Amino acid sequence: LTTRQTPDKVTLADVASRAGVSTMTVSRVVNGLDGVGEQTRRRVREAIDELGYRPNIVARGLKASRSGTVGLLVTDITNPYFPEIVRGAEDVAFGAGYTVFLNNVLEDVEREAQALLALEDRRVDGVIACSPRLTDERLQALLLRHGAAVVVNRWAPAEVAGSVRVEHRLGARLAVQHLHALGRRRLAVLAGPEHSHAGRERLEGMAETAAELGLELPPQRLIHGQPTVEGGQAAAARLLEASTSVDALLCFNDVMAAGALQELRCRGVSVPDDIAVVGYDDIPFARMFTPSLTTLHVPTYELGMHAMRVLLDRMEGRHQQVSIVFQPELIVRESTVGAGAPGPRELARSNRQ
Amino acid sequence: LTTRQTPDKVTLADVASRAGVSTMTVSRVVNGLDGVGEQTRRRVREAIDELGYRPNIVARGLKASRSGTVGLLVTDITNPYFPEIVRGAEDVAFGAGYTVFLNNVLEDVEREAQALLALEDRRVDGVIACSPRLTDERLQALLLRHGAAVVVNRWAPAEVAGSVRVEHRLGARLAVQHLHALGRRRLAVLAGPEHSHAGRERLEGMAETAAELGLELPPQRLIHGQPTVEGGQAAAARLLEASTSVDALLCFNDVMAAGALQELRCRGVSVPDDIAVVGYDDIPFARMFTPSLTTLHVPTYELGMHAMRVLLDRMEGRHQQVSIVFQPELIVRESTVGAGAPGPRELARSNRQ
DNA sequence: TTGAAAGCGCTAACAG
DNA sequence: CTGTTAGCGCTTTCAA
Repeated sequence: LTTRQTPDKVTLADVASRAGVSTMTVSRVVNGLDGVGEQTRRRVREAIDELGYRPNIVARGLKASRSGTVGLLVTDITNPYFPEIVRGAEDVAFGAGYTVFLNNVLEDVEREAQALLALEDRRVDGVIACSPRLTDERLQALLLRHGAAVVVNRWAPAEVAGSVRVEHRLGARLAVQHLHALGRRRLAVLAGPEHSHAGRERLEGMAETAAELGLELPPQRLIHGQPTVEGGQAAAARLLEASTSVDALLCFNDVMAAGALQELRCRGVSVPDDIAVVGYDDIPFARMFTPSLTTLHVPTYELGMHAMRVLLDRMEGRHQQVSIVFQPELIVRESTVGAGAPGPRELARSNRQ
Repeated sequence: LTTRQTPDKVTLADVASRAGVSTMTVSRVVNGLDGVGEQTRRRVREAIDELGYRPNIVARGLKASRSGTVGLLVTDITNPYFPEIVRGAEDVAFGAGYTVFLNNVLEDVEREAQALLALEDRRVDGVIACSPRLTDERLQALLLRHGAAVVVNRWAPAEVAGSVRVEHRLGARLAVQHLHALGRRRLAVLAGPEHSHAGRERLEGMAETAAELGLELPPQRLIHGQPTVEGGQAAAARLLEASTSVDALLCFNDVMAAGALQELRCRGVSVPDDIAVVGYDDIPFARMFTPSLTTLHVPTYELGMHAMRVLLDRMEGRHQQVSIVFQPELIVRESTVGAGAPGPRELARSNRQ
């Protein structure tokens, strides 16, 4: 451990001269190709070990015009919804020998666009965009510039990108039906960012179902906010100042629901007695909230895993499997039914990973 | 939006021939260097736009032997402790024009080693390893192969890597002192992975302080487990089967504490009346638990931000600032003091982002 | 079985 | 102001 001399990287040529062969021979050994004598192969192996040679994948990629990398764009890595997607995607990528560039774009469309361009400049072999906020037009133009692309939580034409989605409209429907069955009649919604497509789908599902069941959901009880705890808290505060007669609150996601629960507690509003609260996503901590949160389970790890699989398929020109759709599942907890014994559904669920 | 013809990338040469100049001239325009006439510059600009040219950073890096990328290794991205570090690191990297390779190594030392090698093969300009589990010897050998390195939650010789840490020994001390002040005398510990250095520091701090204050902390009440909700739940179960007289439980991190809280609730043990529970990290959801969790606040965003700053410094050969140390801060919540009105500390804290 | 030459896309260092 | 040459580290192609 002497003072650090920035380790000048050993090259193929270094190994070659050390072993007294040509670079091609070393290349063949490194890549496990045959056409190299046992003698030579051994000598080269020794030289590689002695010098600590590691192939420069960047240079290799320049020649092959593929980089062995993929880009993964998420809107907010601190929202517990995303790390699971990232893990799923990364597991598959790592297993296939790819390395993942992560871009956390902070709900900012400009940064999203910049990130997509930066990834292009890095010549990633493909990109996955999770919950992108760009308009269809801009997004698709940017994705088309990439060799392969997949969008998560959004749809795109098959020529532009694969799509791995959740039927959010159904999720919203399940939530509203549940509230209706519990006798709730006066709904309010903490909606997420205006540019969220998933959010829009959910709103549509809620509105449809509310109309069918004859539930109140007037526009002034629909508040947009940032999809964070603080955003949820602020949105809940605004809502409660405007309307007093709400008996059920649908939230864009669990993180906003967390903020809402806090705000309700601060104001002495009882959940679920006064207001029932439903989240969305089923983040791992949703069942630890006070009260535990009724929500829609989304298979996030699978979302990431399949997104990466579809991407790898598309990178290799296999475009068959173009769109994967998951169904969300209603998880009933205390925030809608109170602190009775948990039902069988919740017990089953609580044993999952 | 016709059928996708994998977009053959436009090169400098393409632009050059289009504009009727040499590649050098285009290169100069692209890089904003002067020595190009206004006329020419304009023609080149037009060609660039018409062709949608974007420079190939990989090729540029091959020449310059720097890639404009850094590697970021985390043990488990689904632990809410890490996304905040990632966000801090990514913000700084993005601002400096670097792109981040994320490697999620799943608490697996072999995968950790593989990832470090894979990053080397990709010729990253530097690496940050968060809470690495490798032995000092292996870790340092691998880090030394990189041009620059930083470790988070761990120490390394200045020649090998910069270090951004938290005084975990102090955190452990604060926790034990707090429990002592509350009259707790019979401690137990849910320790994390055996290979966690942070974990070892915390254990030492607990043991020291417990001894000084005359508190019980016998070895059979120290249970190692995976640093996950499930790990915490399992470890708590094992503990409670063995010992019945515990009145305070110190957990490796908040995620394990979450599992412990669940297990205690299942068994009808009251927190904090029967057993007081303390976590570690202050993940964003710790205050949403039932009961809300007393824990040690660690400035995770800052950890990531400074880690990346130190890394960039080292990449540019500025080695001055070698070690940054943060102090954890005790956050008292219901899991140790019950559901009384929150103290001023907690109120202040609850306003932070 | 082995090697020489050429080139992936870009830029530093020189010409002109 | 603009262009030519050479080469980053590797691999494909062809020759020996």
